Amino acid sequence: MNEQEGLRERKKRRTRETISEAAIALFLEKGFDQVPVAEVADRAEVSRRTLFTYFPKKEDLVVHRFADHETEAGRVVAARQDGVSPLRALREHFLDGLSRHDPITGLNDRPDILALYRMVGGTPALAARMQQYNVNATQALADALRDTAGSPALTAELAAPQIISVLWTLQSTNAALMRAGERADDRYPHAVEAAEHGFALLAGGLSAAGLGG
Amino acid sequence: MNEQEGLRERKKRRTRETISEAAIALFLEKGFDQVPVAEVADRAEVSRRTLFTYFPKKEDLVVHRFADHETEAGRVVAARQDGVSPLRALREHFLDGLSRHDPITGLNDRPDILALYRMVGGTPALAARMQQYNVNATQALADALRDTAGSPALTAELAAPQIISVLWTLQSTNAALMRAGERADDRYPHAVEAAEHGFALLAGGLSAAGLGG
DNA sequence: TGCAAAAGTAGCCTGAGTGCAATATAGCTC
DNA sequence: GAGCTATATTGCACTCAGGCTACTTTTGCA
Repeated sequence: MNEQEGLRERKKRRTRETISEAAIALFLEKGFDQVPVAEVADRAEVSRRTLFTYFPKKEDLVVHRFADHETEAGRVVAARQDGVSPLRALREHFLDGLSRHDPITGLNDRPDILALYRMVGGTPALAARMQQYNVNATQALADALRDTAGSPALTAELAAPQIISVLWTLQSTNAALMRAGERADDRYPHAVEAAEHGFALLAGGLSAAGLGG
Repeated sequence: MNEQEGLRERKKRRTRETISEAAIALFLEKGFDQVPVAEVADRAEVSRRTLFTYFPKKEDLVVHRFADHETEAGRVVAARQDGVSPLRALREHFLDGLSRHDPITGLNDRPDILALYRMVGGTPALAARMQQYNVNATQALADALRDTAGSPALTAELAAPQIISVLWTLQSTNAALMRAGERADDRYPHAVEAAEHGFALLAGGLSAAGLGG
């Protein structure tokens, strides 16, 4: 075996990339539902059968691009500095993402990113598939809260979905506004405000917002 | 038109019922993925095409049974007594459901309900489809919070997913334990404890649980 | 009884996804 | 460097979900 990665691995990675790029390009051009996987396979110069070994479902051709971010919240919590609370770490991470207009925050109006937002938001099958992303993100965060923040299991299981659902709401709201034609720079201050509000609700509870007791 | 509901309406409802019952029976018997819709249509004595006019997706044959509950949280908030906070209304409603072993709480071990839990939990397509349920439930609750509880729009949009995600966690945790063979009566006290904990986190915030600041 | 609208049917078609059996290639061994 | 093995890739045939269109039946109303 080579030092790091054999030819086999490299080739697989490259094939995967090729298929993915062909898919995204075609989907953006004609729309997800208008492009059969056979056409993607043709463009990528692989067989239909091979395409399915890399991406078991058609939706995966798109959503695998978000796969890296599935465990992001969990990693942020696990990697936080000593003395920094999970919520603070997540809040700072998200605000930092906003300031960088990181596409994952939904606050990005670059044409290619915008087109991706539109495609995902406008295709029920893709939007539905993105929900699965949340399930995995929740699991990863719950693990991190339990293992590295010392939360009791029950607390971790209950807190994680709350946090992920707020993050999701923030990012999907931002993305919806971008899709509607807002400029990221114009929206930035409101997005920050929304994020602060969301984290304040998480930290301080809904009673303080007049909803509970 | 008749006083309430014409023959046409009644017949449609009955047809819908017949199809649904045939579907559930067959799915429980052989498994969701092992039964083609054509077989369901045969059993229900309708054409395949008619089946699809009632249930546009195969998954709908199962999950439509939960459709009534999609807006339940929203309705509970909208219909609460004067002076009762949204969270209190939801908490009492859920605890009441637990005490009645309402299937929607996940705390029910009747064989037929259990089989349904197992089928949904064990079939990826159905589990994924149930996530959509959460999206709709969140929307309904956000509307209720905004319109009947006077929450600012942003607060409602952020609070609703938090609440729904906790309810979902509670119910799916209960259902998972039932699937694993626990008895509903034995689990009841723990389920109540988990629910109280979940609502306490919602009301008091995650800071109080040592996660934030 | 007759008619318009709605419900159901029949059959055809596209496309996702699977199973299998055959072929090709990377990387190891002697 | 020839051969072996495990893994990648392929082609083909098949099942099934779901949609389209044109045709028939039934209902509600006149």
